[in-house]
Amino acid sequence: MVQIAAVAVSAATFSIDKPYSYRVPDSLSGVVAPGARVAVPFGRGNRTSEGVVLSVERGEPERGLKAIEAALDAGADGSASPLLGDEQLKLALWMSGRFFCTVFEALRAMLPAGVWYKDGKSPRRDKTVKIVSLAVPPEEALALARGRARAKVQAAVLELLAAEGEQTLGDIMYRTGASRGVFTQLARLGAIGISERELFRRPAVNAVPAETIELTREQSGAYEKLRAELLKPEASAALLYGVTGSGKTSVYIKLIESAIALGRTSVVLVPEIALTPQLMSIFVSRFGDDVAVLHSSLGSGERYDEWKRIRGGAVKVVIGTRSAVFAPLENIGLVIMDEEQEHTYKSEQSPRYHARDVAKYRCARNGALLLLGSATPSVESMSKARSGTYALVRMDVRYNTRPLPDVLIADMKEELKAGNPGSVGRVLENELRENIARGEQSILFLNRRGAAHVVSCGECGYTFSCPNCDVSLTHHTANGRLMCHYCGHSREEASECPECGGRLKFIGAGTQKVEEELREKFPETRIIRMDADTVSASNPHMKLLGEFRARRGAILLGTQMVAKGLDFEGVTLVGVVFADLSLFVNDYRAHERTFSLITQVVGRAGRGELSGRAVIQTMTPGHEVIRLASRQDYDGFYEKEIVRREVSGAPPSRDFLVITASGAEEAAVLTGCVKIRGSLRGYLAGESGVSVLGPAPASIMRVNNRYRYRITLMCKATKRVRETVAHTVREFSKDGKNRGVSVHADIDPFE
DNA sequence: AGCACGCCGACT
DNA sequence: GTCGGCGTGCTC
Repeated sequence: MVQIAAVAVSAATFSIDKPYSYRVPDSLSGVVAPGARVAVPFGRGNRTSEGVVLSVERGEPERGLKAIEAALDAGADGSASPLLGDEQLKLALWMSGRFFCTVFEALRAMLPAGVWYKDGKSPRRDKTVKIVSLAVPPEEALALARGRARAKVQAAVLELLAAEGEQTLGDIMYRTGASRGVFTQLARLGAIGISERELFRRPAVNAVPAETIELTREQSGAYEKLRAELLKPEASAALLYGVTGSGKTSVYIKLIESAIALGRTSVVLVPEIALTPQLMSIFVSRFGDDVAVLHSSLGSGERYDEWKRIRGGAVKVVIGTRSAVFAPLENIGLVIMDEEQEHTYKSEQSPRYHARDVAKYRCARNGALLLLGSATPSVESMSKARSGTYALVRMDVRYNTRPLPDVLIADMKEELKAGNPGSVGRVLENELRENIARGEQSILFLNRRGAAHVVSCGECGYTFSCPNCDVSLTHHTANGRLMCHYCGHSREEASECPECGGRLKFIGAGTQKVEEELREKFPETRIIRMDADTVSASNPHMKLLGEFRARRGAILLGTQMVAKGLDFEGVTLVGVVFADLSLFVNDYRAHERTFSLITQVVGRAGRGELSGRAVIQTMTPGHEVIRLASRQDYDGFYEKEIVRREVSGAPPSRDFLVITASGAEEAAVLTGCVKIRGSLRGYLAGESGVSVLGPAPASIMRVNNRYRYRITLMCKATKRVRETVAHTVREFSKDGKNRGVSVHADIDPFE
């Protein structure tokens, strides 16, 4: 008799994923247990692959059974408790059936990034950054650069280093367009040195004094209803629909305290840590060491320590982003998802899970309450709340009953007619001028980054596009290069059209472009731009916000990250620069997203003593979504939108199961799609309410020289339908004729 | 996906 | 004669 372990193997792809049996060598019999990470040989070449033990049984030794090579988490004494628990193993099995992923992919999502081995090396427990510096005096470097006129990129790197001193590798690559090989070459020449520096530790969360929370009458009504749900022994779900400023956070805190009093743990999910600094401070100061924070800018060592602290049972509350839904807490009583409509809760890489679904699973197993909170709930959740599947709890009163801002809808078509092609119209300009004169602050919101969407020739219409992807290159002022946001390709800025020599012009406007326009209009005013390009580890958003807070009359211009969670007493004007940008994209959630964004931005104005104004710039001033959002009329929006969804067959009335095929040969990808469509239609023939659409090109058809097409299956995602889709994908990938075309499936993806 | 095995053409 | 091209099948 020997021990035989069933292992989920990393190297197994979706089409061949199943538990693989391995013999447990005697030397490892003490440490190989369910949940343990192991190294196993896999495939003809017996390449070492990672795996997680799912179960261990005693049995007769079969011939040809390979043996586990090593246990990966054994401590110095040779013993180790498995990294993953029983609940997590079961969850991974469930996820593989639900999200078309392998069991191993699901398990990987549950562990902090730091524990994963790369190329057999031990995990890196510290976040580091590569620093490049000159190994020779600057003059010598410059001489070397001149001497190597043919190696233009190398020369550019040397000149940059000579002029500005040491830089991070990432920054140099961004500014010069150099690739890894350039640095290897320069290091070999002895011109530069590359060292690693530890990156900034977790920025201390601002502790705010923990005040006693006095709930308003409406808040305590909501709290009592939700507490009743929490006390139920069986699992339940509730939607807390509270308008901006109604004080959902206070209700969350009271509920968590109730859960703690019951001896149970809580998880609080937020869309993005950077967007919710205030919420974070409140939780950290209130729950102290009982709270663990999981977020992406933690060094991997810190993240691992935090994770171990949770698993060790020392933590009562976990707060974090999407993956915190996997926190290894015991006895969960409450899971809160703040801003539950946010798309960041849906993973767009395998495992393609939605945190809401995982939260539901965990709540069901623990008899816990799932609380979804939002000022603009997703149509899916509101529909469940109205039908009684979720308890619906409303909070309609803005805290301190501050009035809604006056909303001005600015017609940008009129601006164009009047000969103003810019992105700041006259209405917004006048309001800004007034605010500056009064020393009051303004926030402008723009949902796009980069300097200009497209650089094109004013004479022949030529546009610069990426050679590998079907997208235009975007001009970045910061490094003076044209860049592809999909594959990272970049090229130098051109001074004239490469086709006809004509003059180039910038079309569209990102934050950088709007910033320039504002500087021209208001040269004396401090303008603070906050987007993915200006916010970095060395320049955290808190620093920019602090600067904004301190400056009278300043303008804060930013993307998504200025839209939510920031309370500024002095802000009396908010502007949405291009309200239509997210409205006319090809996604069934476009209206919902636009409504939510505008509503949030409008809710930013007039949070202090002063009353506020909001300016919404739009090409379609009559559009229903714009009108409803300007009035913050969520109920009106929901009534319209749910009908639209039903008519078009979009969720929640049906689900979209999207199968994406990609490959280097477009024709092969297309034939592949047709085959998949044929199989699905065959399997689901006779089912009512099922339609199979496509092949349709993905929104960006070619990325990194791979063509992408998709088949969309519209129907209720029942177990049978999911199994059919999984079967179809597996059969397709197994068929040798389809080599070169890879496929994956996803439910209700965000595009 | 990644790797070995096998069956064919070009070259020492 | 053999080195290496890539089509084919399998992964405990």
